[in-house]
Amino acid sequence: MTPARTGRHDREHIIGVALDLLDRYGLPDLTMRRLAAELDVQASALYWHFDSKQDLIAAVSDRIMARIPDPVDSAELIDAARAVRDALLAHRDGAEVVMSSAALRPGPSRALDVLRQAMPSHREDGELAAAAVLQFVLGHTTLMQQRMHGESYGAASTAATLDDTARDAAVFETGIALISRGAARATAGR
Amino acid sequence: MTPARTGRHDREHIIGVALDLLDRYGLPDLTMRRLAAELDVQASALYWHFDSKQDLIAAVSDRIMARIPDPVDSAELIDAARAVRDALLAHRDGAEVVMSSAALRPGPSRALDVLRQAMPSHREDGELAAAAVLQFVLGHTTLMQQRMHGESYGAASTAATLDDTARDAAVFETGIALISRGAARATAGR
DNA sequence: ACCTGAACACCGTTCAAGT
DNA sequence: ACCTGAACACCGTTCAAGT
Repeated sequence: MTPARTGRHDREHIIGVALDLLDRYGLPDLTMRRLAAELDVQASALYWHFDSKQDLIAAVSDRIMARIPDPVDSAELIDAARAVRDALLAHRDGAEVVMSSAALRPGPSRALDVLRQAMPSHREDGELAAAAVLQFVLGHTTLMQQRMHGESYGAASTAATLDDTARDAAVFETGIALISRGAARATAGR
Repeated sequence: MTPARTGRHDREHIIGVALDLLDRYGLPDLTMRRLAAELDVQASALYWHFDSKQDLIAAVSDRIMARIPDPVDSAELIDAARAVRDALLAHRDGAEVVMSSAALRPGPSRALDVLRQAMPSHREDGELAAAAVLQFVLGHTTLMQQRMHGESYGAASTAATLDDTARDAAVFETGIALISRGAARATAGR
């Protein structure tokens, strides 16, 4: 709103424009040169704000994850898992962005926090189980979004696309249901 | 062994060299130009054998998955999951290769077959559960290999690396254990 | 059938220099 | 403090032409 007095762009603004470009053109077309052009700036200018493209993508990843809503107290594991998935689905190629910078991050801690809080009452391996759920959600969503991207120039019919979407949802529910049952059983004892 | 009489290279041979390059330099450095140089050929020559780089990577992906051993009859779900993971870990960036071409494949059917066979006696949603397990394994392994790659130029100590490896194994076991328990419970009836 | 050579339209990144 | 301009060392892909 209030234009910055010093310089034309700051990190936060650039991240927002990058996210917009991501949604419009996808990760393969989110290049430093295109982003610079969108900002009416030379590509080299971006390197004053970010160390590298990896650094920029990691910042975009953090922004995507930051949007995960705080869980309500009574939240089940499946609610938390859906919240993470929805944050990834909110942006084109969101899962791939998060995955590609997960190496630099100590683990996308926002997502892990939310999942941990939803684990059945403090089972001792909640940390490990939360990481496993996150890995499932990331794998699931990456595959989904990869297919969405591929469909653009495929021969897939609209009917097939609808089937795929329904199947994706079923696979997600099945996966989380299995994990939840396993977790409940382990907690209930025996 | 017997050198081909016609032409210098065929698809199968090129895929092998690509896999070798993958192991030595990683996916980001597996370029058409480097692969061509390794084959003592111009980059454009590769386009007689493959439609595109995507096509080549998909073929490499198939080769990686083909190495999953046939499951023994008494195989548990965790055995099948380990077999898939090990096939991915057998090559640098293996999981990312498989993920990136999963959109073009009808689903990496070799991995799905093996997982399906290991599902508890024909539960009706075995198909969905197998897909869920595959997505977990892919997410897990991609994250692992991403971190391995990042460590090359990180400040991570060897001790930290050992800890990470142990933690990765624990997360994998926890994830599969949860899913197995959930599947067993659902099958046993309640 | 299989490959070369040259070109096209791009990349990420660095760095001196400007304001 | 923030950005330009030019350069470096690359990419994937196409296509006429060679053998």
